[in-house]
Amino acid sequence: MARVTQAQAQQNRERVIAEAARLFRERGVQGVSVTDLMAAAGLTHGGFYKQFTSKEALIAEATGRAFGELGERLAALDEQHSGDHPAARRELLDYYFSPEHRDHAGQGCPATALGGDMARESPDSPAREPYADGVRDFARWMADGDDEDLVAIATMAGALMLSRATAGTELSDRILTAARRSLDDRAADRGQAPS
Amino acid sequence: MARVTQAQAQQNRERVIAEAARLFRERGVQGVSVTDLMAAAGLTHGGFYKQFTSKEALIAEATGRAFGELGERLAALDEQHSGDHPAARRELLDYYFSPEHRDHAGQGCPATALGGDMARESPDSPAREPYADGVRDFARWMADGDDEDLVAIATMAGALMLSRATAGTELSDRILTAARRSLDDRAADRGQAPS
DNA sequence: AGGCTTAGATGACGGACGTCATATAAGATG
DNA sequence: CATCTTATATGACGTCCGTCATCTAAGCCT
Repeated sequence: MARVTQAQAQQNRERVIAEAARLFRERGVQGVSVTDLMAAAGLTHGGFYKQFTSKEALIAEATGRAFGELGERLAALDEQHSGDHPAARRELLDYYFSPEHRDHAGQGCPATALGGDMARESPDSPAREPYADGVRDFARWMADGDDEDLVAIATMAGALMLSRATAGTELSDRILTAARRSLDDRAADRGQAPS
Repeated sequence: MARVTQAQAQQNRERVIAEAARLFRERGVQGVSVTDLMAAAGLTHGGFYKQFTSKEALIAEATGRAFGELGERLAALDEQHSGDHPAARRELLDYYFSPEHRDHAGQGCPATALGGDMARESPDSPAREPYADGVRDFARWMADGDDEDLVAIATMAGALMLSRATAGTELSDRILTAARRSLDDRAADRGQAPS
């Protein structure tokens, strides 16, 4: 009920951040209370402010964590395809526009799942920096030749958001397949007819 | 402090819906309380449930209202350009990717501003239907020849969301201009080289 | 071993939440 | 002008919110 090893405490802290990274994406920043977070980590709400200065500070850490997970996944894809980046990119798109991804926001793309919340954070919220950094890194990975493929990310995030918002209708699936085809076409255009 | 003309009451109801359509887009569904809504319409919170069965029901009405406003604006654009739809479309894009639109979500595109919230609404929330209908109508308007231009809407919504989430950084502006150029190019391709 | 430190638990705060029962007073009807 | 009706106001309910002061017990250090 009280003190715990430093290692254990550090581990608890990590678990809170990991749960936050998942739950914020799933239910939204406003849809998760400090009590929820601590309970998800097996603790009570009171200890929260021993580990974090505020909920806002945790949002920033959880955002960084979520984008960190994404970065690891992207690196793993590159490794899997041993340097064939276009192939890795295609596999990412397979996942990105899948019903699985649509239906499990908690494990999915943070740019999309946290975008709406981030847009409403105060202009100087500490969460905005890790978010923007994460988007930049993601855009850099998506680029096959450009510096950053911001439009690809926009199409991906928009299609995923709309698909989630219309889940349960035939529209939801059509959005995913239409976006997937469009990104394939654009990549092919660039590959076959580079200007 | 009490009774009011039927006309006046109807007007009050309209004002609540209009304020909801604005505030939900601006602060998010969870960021606006019933008390906020009624206060914005110059009333106190108690009368709310004489007009609406629940907050969820108001979300549905406000979503329909927001998309209705969008529809009127699109029709006005067509009229302004007297049937030259591609020109009307270009003018919409001018607005859509403008910093003004990014910085005033309350008056802006409901597909983007409400998308994140809608994705988290319960699967049978009454708000999902007007949202999906609104997206469908919007996609139909955007199409220059296809049945529906779902990919254009996805790129627009995604770019606007990311631009808002990264507002204050140079990235935010670059997302808007990159998306704008991409949509212009795609429209030009379709116009010059129809397959 | 004993004192210092601190992770976490407890419980409280002021306020806001969605909802509703009740009261009030003004429009509608006669 | 009296009565019926009803739109809005008042005020309360139980719950949850983010935050924090306080307590406690166990890890850490000498």
